Amino acid sequence: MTNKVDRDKKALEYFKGLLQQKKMRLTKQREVIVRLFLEKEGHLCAEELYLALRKQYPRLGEATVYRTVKLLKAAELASEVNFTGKRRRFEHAFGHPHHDHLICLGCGKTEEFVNQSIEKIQERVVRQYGFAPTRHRLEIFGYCRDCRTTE
Amino acid sequence: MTNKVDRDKKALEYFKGLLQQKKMRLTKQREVIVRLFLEKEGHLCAEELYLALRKQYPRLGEATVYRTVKLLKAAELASEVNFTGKRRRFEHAFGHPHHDHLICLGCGKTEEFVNQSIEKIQERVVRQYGFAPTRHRLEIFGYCRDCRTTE
DNA sequence: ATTGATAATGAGAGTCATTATCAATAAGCA
DNA sequence: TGCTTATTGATAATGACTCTCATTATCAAT
Repeated sequence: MTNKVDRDKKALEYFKGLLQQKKMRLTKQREVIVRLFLEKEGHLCAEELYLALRKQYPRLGEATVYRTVKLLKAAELASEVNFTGKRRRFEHAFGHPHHDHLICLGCGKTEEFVNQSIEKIQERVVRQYGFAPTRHRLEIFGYCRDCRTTE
Repeated sequence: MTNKVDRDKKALEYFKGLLQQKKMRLTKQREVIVRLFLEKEGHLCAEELYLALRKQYPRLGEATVYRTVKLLKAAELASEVNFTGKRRRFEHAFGHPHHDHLICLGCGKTEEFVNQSIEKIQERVVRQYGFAPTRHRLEIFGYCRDCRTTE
């Protein structure tokens, strides 16, 4: 929270750098999409970004938003989460270390957590199987404190 | 392996019972779909079942297969796995206790594992958050023994 | 500033997996 | 056997992207 602004600025700079390496450009469209994505902390999908930006930038195309979130993922500024099997959602990954999720089936709210013991044990498991891991996801579905009582 | 035939038979009986409760029928189509699904042990999608059955039952409709796998999931004979974000795949769940997955990004092979410590720690985590869990999934992506060396 | 080469955009068409619709058919049972 | 209800198969429709392509924007070198 204290240095969110800084982190977001760095993230944008980093993105710009990656684009330049590939002779790609940080266009106005890309910039506003990325800025909005970084600003919001939730799990956003391309459509939400599109709808939010359309007011101020009526000529922005939806395809551009899809293209840009794909770039963000490739640049590892965003990581994809897909709890529902419907829309692809993305969360801020730059300066946000790995974490797992608790997902409430009542209200849809998600909670992040990390548990070092689980991470450690996973390393043991993959070693047993001769497996070289690149990433993992642990998602626990259920009902949060509020929803378990009221529903 | 030893009692797979028995288990599959029980699964089918169980499914039949659930259908009857809801005044639904175990039609010929449903039966052959379910039998094939139970027989195969992998992660199958509706289309694969459809294509496999089409030879012997050319009049079978694809929609019926989609409808039936949905029923299987509702009956908890099948559990959905979706590693790729593309097709929905289903695995045999009747008499198959919970497990997690190692998924090879090279060859697509999956390995199942269970680790009681991880399960235990998860219980602690959800308790901390006042969360009532219904299910979870832990998926580790990476490269299997064969693929890590050859690719 | 102008040009030329290249990258990116927006609008709309296309794709893919799945779901809905609906007339025809099949089952259960009175 | 007739009547009611469930199910089916064929096909249209949907949702969530993804591609295409003519147009526009950007950069680098005149």
